[in-house]
Amino acid sequence: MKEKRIVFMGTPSFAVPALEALHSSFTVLAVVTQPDRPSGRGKKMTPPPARVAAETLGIPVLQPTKIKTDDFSDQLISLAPDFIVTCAYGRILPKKILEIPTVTALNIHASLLPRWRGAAPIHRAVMAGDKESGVTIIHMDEGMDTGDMVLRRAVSVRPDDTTGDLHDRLSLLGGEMVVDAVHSILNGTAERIPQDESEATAAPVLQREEERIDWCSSAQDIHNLVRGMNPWPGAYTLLNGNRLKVWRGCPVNGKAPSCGEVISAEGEGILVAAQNGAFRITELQPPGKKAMSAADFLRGRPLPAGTRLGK
RNA sequence: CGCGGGGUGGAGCAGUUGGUAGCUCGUCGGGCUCAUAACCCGGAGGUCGCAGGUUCAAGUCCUGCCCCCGCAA
Repeated sequence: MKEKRIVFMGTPSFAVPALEALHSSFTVLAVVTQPDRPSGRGKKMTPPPARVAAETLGIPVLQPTKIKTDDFSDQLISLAPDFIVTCAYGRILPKKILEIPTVTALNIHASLLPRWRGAAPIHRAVMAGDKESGVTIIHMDEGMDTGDMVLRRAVSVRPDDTTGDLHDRLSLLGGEMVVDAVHSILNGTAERIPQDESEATAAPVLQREEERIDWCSSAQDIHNLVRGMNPWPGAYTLLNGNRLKVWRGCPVNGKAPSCGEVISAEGEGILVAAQNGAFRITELQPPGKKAMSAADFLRGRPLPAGTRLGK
């Protein structure tokens, strides 16, 4: 099996376990990843995690700016791969590239397809309060996460799981699954199940506006948003016009005077009225400061009951 | 050189127009109480990020450096 030739295409940290797993079982000819981009404070050029991992493993790296070029196709063709495996690469591959591998082109997707097709499946699952998530390995076609399914495994999402928690679990799961998927295809035991289009939902990239907490939504929805935005990009509300990130909390039953109003602010957290019940903020972060517990925050900045959050 | 906030006793914050530091919590000791995360009394604990400079005197002004963080990407 070690002689099977694979071209891996992926970009963020989510793709790294899959790359490592494939590398240990097969021959990864090259890793294709997005170009280094200016990012972070100071706009420093930063290499994507997949590139860093590839270099550590001693695998050649390709970072094409544009994928639909003869130049890039020719490079792939000359590598003569049996498989192309993508995992959060960041681009839809054209048919011309999908036809290059002698066996097939697979994609590792962090959801139970056909639910949550698209760029932000994990965020969307947590934000929607899904009780179950998972990873699906599909044969790629020209659509966005629409190909036939080879392997699909579910994991349960715990009530307090954050996007980060789920991300880490699914990332590892994807690594295990992709190796199994390749093996099953090679030995002819693989299934090939079309997706049920009627069940499909989209997981579009997050919009800035979605990060803001709407205190007039339900306490559970607020909780889902806070979990879903943790650890990135972070849900926030406003306190006297200042942005306040809300990292953690929990929904609480009870009556809601006026949504967005601070009911109480004591040691255990900041209780804020929601549409039904309330949400207790337990971990937050003022701009320019590190994340801290609600107790620490209150020690330096008392918050009188009746204060309105969100403006 | 993308914009901006900040580094003060263990934690979170204050600190006026420069004159050797204060609050809340925690901590230690004692007391009250059936009891307590409650209350009372008392104590310990700070090179005010680092290095220079101005000054009679700097946390508080100037310069350089290090570190942390928010926005934006």
